[in-house]
Amino acid sequence: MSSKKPNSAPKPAPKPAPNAGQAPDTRTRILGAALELLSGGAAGVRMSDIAKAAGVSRQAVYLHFPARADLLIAAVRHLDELREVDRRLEESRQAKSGRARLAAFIAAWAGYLPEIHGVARALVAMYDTDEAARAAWDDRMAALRHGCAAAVAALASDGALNPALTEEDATDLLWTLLSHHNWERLTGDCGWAQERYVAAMQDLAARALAA
Amino acid sequence: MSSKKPNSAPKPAPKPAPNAGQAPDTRTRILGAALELLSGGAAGVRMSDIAKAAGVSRQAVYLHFPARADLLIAAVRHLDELREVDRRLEESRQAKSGRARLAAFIAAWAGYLPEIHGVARALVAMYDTDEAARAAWDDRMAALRHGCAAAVAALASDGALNPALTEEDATDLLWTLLSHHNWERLTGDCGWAQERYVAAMQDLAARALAA
DNA sequence: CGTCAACTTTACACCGTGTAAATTCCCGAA
DNA sequence: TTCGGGAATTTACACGGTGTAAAGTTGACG
Repeated sequence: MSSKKPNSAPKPAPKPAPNAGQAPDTRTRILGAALELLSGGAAGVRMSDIAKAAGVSRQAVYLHFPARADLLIAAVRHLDELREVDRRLEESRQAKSGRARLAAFIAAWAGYLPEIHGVARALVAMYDTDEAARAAWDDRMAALRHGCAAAVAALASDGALNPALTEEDATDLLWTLLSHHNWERLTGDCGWAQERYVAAMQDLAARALAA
Repeated sequence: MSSKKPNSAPKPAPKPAPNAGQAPDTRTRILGAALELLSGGAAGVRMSDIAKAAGVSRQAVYLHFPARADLLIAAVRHLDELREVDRRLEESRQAKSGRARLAAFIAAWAGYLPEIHGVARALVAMYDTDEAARAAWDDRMAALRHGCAAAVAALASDGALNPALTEEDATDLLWTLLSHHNWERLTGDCGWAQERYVAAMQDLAARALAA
């Protein structure tokens, strides 16, 4: 489900898009405003802030999203579409060797990280108070893990996997290395440039996982 | 500083310990109750829960700690004393070679992680809403970083540091690897046993940092 | 002209934190 | 023995943010 109260009616679906092709509809403006405010990882963004930024009343926001968590989740999805995340991750699968594929996957994911950083932070902050947020985040993490597993499998089928590791262990490690937290610490707290982060992670993953 | 409002009076200090040597005083009982409730990483622990667990009224808690953040911070310090964290970390400095020292430091820190896990989570959850919590956590992280830097320096003075890394870079990496988040993901989400976590981190750090 | 949907305004309930004050209880010193 | 005074207790309330509820406004389209 989605928000707090046991919402009997499951909501009649987003919208049949009665909007021709120009000015973004209210829902989209709200999502845009939320992304705008959260970009950069600002904390303490309230529903009223988002409403104001979208040029709409606070109540109007609740007309489109039953709860804050739902808005954040929709914002993540919205951003994914805008940035064609799936396509970019998919492309990383084209690499020929297992090692190249690992590097490409890391690069693709790393490119994604700074973009969702803001919303991700907000979503994670609700992780243990909101069931919907938890589920959405877990889902996302599961997707990342899938990518990791695929990269590890490619490595293994090349015979290039560190023999001390099972595929599962290697996946766990890679999945852990690529977490938002690690990205945030290195690029944020340590002040690393994005390229340095990418290079370091590629190197680290290769050292840890490759034979 | 401590809590929310600009507390004019800076608090007259904990207490001159009028208690001889038997039943723990209320303050200690509150800290104990908080640690108990938070151990295991439970979320959503309220002041009233802690008060109840300590067998005291909610208001009594505020008699001892001006705000939730201060209670959590005191709880962390209390736990540190109980568990002799400083001593354990200090011992890891005794190792002769740089590599041994790195391994010992990782083991010592790893032993600490599961113990403060619960309070740490609660404290981190307030990180961006409470200034005192932020400062306390940053402080803690700075201490960890110091340990990392020392281990890296030991490695370097053995000439065993990966030549592709400056000491600073190596410290950043080690600091990142040893984060609570990574521990939580591996032992929690991935279900790794503590020993496996320690071994994997020692191995990973050696691969990443050693020549 | 009517009506339907989107949006606004106003108001309120709920929760958890933190403040405030009056009251009880007990212990130790004059 | 009485008189503090400290430590709790109880009760009450302010605040901020989320979410609900309902009545009123506006504009497009039949």
